[in-house]
Amino acid sequence: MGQQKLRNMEEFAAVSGISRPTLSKYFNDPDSVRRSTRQRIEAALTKYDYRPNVYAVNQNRRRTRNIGVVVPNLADPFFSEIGREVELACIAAGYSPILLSSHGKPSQERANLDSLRALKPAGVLLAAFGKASDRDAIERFNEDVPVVAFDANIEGACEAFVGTDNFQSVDLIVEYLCRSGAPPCFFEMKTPSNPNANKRRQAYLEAMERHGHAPHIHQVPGEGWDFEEVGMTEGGRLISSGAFETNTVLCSNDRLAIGMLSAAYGLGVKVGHGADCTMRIAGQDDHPFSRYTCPPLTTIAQDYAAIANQAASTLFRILDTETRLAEREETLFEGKLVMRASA
Amino acid sequence: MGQQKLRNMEEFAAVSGISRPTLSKYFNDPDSVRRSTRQRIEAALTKYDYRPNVYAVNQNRRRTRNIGVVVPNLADPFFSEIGREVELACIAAGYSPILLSSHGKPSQERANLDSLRALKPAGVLLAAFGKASDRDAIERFNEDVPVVAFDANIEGACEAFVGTDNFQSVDLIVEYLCRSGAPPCFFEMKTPSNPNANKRRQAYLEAMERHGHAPHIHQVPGEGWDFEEVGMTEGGRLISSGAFETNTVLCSNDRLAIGMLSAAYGLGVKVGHGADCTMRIAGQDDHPFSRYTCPPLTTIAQDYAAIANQAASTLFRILDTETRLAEREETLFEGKLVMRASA
DNA sequence: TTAAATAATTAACGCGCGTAAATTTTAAGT
DNA sequence: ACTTAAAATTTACGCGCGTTAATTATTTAA
Repeated sequence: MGQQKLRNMEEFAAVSGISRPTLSKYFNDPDSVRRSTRQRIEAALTKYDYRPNVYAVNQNRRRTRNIGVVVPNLADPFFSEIGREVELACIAAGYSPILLSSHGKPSQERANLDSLRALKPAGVLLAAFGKASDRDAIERFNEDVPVVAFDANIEGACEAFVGTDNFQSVDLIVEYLCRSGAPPCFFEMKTPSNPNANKRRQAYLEAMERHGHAPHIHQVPGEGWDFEEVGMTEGGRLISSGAFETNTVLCSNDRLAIGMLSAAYGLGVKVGHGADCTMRIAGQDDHPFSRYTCPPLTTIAQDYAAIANQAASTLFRILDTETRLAEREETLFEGKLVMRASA
Repeated sequence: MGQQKLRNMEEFAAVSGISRPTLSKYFNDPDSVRRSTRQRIEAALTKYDYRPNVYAVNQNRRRTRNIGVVVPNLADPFFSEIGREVELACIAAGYSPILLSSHGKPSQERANLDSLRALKPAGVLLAAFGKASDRDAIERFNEDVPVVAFDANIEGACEAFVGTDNFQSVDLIVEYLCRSGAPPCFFEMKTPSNPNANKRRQAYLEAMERHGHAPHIHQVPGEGWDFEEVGMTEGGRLISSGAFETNTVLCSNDRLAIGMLSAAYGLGVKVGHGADCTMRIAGQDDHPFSRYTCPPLTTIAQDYAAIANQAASTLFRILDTETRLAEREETLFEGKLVMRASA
């Protein structure tokens, strides 16, 4: 058993009988030393419990092994899940993820990039706000530290983007809704900052045209991040005023749908595809709570894990080669239809 | 405008005309230098945009100004909200919070404390698992770094605990339920790792006795963190089998209640206090999603902000005085009844 | 104005580790 | 056994900043 705490690598070198430069090599990359030495070091490690000083290490390395992960709002389970997936991918690759939430405020997104700059991360995985983001700040940041965007595309900015194919997934659910009942109206917030929202509206228009139906888009006021609240109040208003042209509503995202379902319930409107139901509501994202709504929400599932892993591995590729991508890459994953009771 | 990037404090000293030790003092505590020098420094700062190297700073300081914040699961909006409050309190006090989630796994809690050790934080704010936590590890950690527990009490461990008064809040909702209808049955998981769950059960028993009713506790199997799932499957089973002795159920927490509400809906059981309702369901915590359930969930709200601020300020007090508390402190905040439609 | 108190400067060391160059040891191949 | 390539060791410097002691400058009080 190792006793007194070892204060530095020097002392660990003394007790382990291995020179400090060799130890330094080992901690930077265990495979860079001969197997026999590696074993001796690891044996000593179990015996003496020494760990290099993080701050001293990072001061001297040209690049740290930190990776910044920035998401718009950790209070949204969608982002906490995808953030988690990204974290896991970083850890698996031997990096230390630093997860930062922008708490729904674009100004915080800038602040987060600023904080990250001080931490000299090797790279950054960024789920940005979109229009509300400070595009210049992101581009400037990307000049110093490679940034891979995920979930929200910042056209042209960042080294790469990984997200969901909104056109494919909207088409998928529109087709399902048309086939199984009335063609859907589209429900969204008037000024969506998220770029996916705009893609989805566009995709809805195209899909409806393709299927030969007239599109009906309902945009409601509402700022900020309280989607459920907007879905409930504004969605409820639309329902009770009979504003929807058909009995089917496709919401721009699940959180709006969750609020709208709550409103429908309060209004005594039965939602679902059963004979006794008067309207259908569908969402997009497969939010973690969507399976527990009343009724459970039919939606399009994004492939969280695939997006997270692809974004991470793209960044690792940049870091490993130490060269920026020859050209910007975009990877889109397909959404999957999740049929539940609401539509 | 300052041009070429300043590489270190030396260079900033040169261009700003202020000696490096004075700059060092300033960055450690702006108030430690004369007002006139402070103004000169700040003028130079706006001009030259220099920031001390985080790693070099932290290597040399005996204590960093980092504060570790550990919560059991960021995917749970309850913890992401209270974690956010704690973060804000740290920032306001000039510390840098480092938020870590244990992702529902007690082993990760240990791992998080381990990671934190490497970051040499000034203090730690810990929302632990409870029984599943590694009590020894926490106590050992607390020897090196002051830890203040919040949300979940680890009896005797840590410098202080800040949480909700479960006895007061359970009594409050039990009284409300009894007064407004049938006395409640109690619904929980069989092996709750969270210490609040045990307190709540105990509080339920006492409250029922105080109000002269026979208690009915229903414990269901289920592991892990998927409370909604357990609430839905097991809660649904109990409802459909008519296992509840009264028409009113008090759930150990909101997430169980959310699942149970979903199950009730699926079973066609109308929940609420209306004339056409057959059962009432209540929860505890005022989960962010509870206002959007069908029907909206009657529950007990914890005072997130008060708990977070009290926990943080207790820690700051320890850090400022550089002395551990003479004796362990416990602060409990009262819960508030949130009456919605479900009970 | 002067003495005393306060603040800033200069000079220098140390923190723990990365890293490079020169040297010695070890392992592999003949 | 001997040659060679590979790996480890020794020695030494530098990173950017905290910090201290001795000195000088500035402010405040008298």
